[in-house]
Amino acid sequence: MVSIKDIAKKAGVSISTVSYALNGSDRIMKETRERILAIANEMGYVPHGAARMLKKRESRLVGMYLTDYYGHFYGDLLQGVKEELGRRDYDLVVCSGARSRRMIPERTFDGAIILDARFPDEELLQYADRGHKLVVLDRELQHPNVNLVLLDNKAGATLAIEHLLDQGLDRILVVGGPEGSYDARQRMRAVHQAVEREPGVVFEELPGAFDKASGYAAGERIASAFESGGKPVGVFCLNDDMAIGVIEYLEERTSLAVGEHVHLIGFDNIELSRYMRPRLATIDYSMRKWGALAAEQMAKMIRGEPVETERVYVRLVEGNSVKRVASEQ
Amino acid sequence: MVSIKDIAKKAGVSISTVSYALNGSDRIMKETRERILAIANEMGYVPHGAARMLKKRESRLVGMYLTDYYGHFYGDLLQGVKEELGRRDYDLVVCSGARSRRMIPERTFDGAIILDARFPDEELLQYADRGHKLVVLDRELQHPNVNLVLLDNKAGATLAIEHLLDQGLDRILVVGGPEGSYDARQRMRAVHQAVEREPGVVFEELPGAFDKASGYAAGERIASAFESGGKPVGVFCLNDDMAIGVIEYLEERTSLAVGEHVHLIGFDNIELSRYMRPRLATIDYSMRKWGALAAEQMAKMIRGEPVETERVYVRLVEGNSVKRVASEQ
DNA sequence: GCGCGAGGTTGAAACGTTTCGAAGCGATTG
DNA sequence: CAATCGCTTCGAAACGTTTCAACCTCGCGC
Repeated sequence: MVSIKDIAKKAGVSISTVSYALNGSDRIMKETRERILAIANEMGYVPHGAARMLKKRESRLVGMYLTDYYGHFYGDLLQGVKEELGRRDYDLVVCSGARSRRMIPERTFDGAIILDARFPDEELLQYADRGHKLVVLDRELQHPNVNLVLLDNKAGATLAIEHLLDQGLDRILVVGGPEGSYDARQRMRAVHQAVEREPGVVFEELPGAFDKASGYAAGERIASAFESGGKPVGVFCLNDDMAIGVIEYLEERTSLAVGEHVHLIGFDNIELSRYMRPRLATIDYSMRKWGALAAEQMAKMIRGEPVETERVYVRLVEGNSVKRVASEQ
Repeated sequence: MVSIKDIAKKAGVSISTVSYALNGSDRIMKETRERILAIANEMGYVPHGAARMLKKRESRLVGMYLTDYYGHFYGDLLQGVKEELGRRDYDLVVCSGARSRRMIPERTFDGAIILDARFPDEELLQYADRGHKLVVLDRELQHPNVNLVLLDNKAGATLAIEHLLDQGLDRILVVGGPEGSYDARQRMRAVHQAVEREPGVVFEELPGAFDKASGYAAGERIASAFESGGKPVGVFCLNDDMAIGVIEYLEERTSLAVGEHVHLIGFDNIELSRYMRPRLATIDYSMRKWGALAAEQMAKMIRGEPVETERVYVRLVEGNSVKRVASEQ
């Protein structure tokens, strides 16, 4: 591999001259610089990332930590992060899983963005304590080296429940999220608040884990809730994946119709929701914006500028999985 | 940031002793080693990735280059790569876009896996020439530093066409892929071969770009093909995304029924296909396996072992977007 | 003719590791 | 008792950059 030293030798100048030339310093005479650049080019020189990193103490890389590579929404999110970082001459590197967390303390990145409930708080705080810059998307953490971009879960969950209530439903089942999830906790809390405001409503909470399987599993209880009451029930799944699981259960195992016997709304507006028949009602927000905000925060933190927690707003998407319930009289 | 030097000072030993101790060398007396380890731990020492990389000339990182972060199938693919790499103590880093390609010549990775038709051949060959290890998933490239894991596109496309012919269809439209795509080229070639074996079949090729929009656009021509012939037509979309676009067009803009007037088959078996109504017929293969094979090859290349091109096999998934056509007599 | 400043170039240290060769030292051997 | 050995430790070089401080060589003004 050709190094700066080889170029220096070939050009008959010192190593430092080459370095200055390559970095476009104006200390170097124009002709010399151009001669060096030409030689470097001809020899196919590329600076050694690690060496530069070691000396400059920056990598111009930002790591993004996800729970897995499956999420239906990572596409837009990552695109948002990438574009915004690119604008500032940073590159995005996507990681997943506990093993690759080592890259944070090893200073592979100038900062990391976290969207992974499995990443323990204490570990994050430890990194922050050691001076690593973090932007966190899935929890609230107070630390000078941590900044937050959070979803407006409360508004979303409230919208969802109120949408069901508005249709005249008075029996509501909510399928929850996995243990450690901040978003699930927030949404569930808002659900409770919304429901408690309506005294006549019968409310029930079902366990869930943000995946299709747990929606499918909840389907049974939902079906029996309809059977026992004999009138339409409203179901809010804390994310779309579970709502799709519910639909699958009802289609495969019962003769209940979504949008008639069971009124169903999800959260996230993943691509699949648009293709469900009936189209799934859900809570939408801009993944791209979420990502872009995170990237912007990261860039600011690295530059040492002050940053404030940002919020991503949500809106209701109607779908015919939820319809007006005929009045009983 | 605490370095090996700080530990040495605190432990009252030399830098090299600390290094040996940390790396578990048996040159160091057990007690000393444990004392040093304890101190390192207490001080929260983590080796500096770049420094180690500079000296050891390896990063234990493998980069994976994708066209974008959207692909519906990256999930399983990346999971496959990650697991297989993890087993060998490598970490996966996912990149996308031209900017981040710089990391290859900068030696950020011990090797890179490519699935991005936008990555030019010449650039890949240049890197290979400079000694970088590459595993390529989306083209055939001959170079000692490049190895291949390829999809059996030919078998897949042949299966798809024959499935349509088997149903008694004699008018076939094929929606193609984007310009530079190796997979699209291969599939289309196999289509031609399969169709030419059947003299009575009317065949037509439509432009496509592997996205929903181009499927939607092809819908118009497909509808008019049915209108003009008055009998069922078979359509093979070179990937599922486009097939879904076709379904959308037919549903929104015509009264033609998929599986009746238009018989439709895709390629890739993405998750969405399973949820389409009617269920989309398609060509399936194991993404996870594809990824795992790529990772395995990469590991072998890095170890300097000989590697051979691998193939990923495919199978037909029936769906009711394709049905038997009633005989005319 | 001397000092001075500017412009261009260089040497050397530093970043944080790894690792080779050697040194110190007590025990063993001939 | 000297040579040798094995075990543990150490010093120093090396990896490829960046960058500070110093240096040289002009031409200029006095």
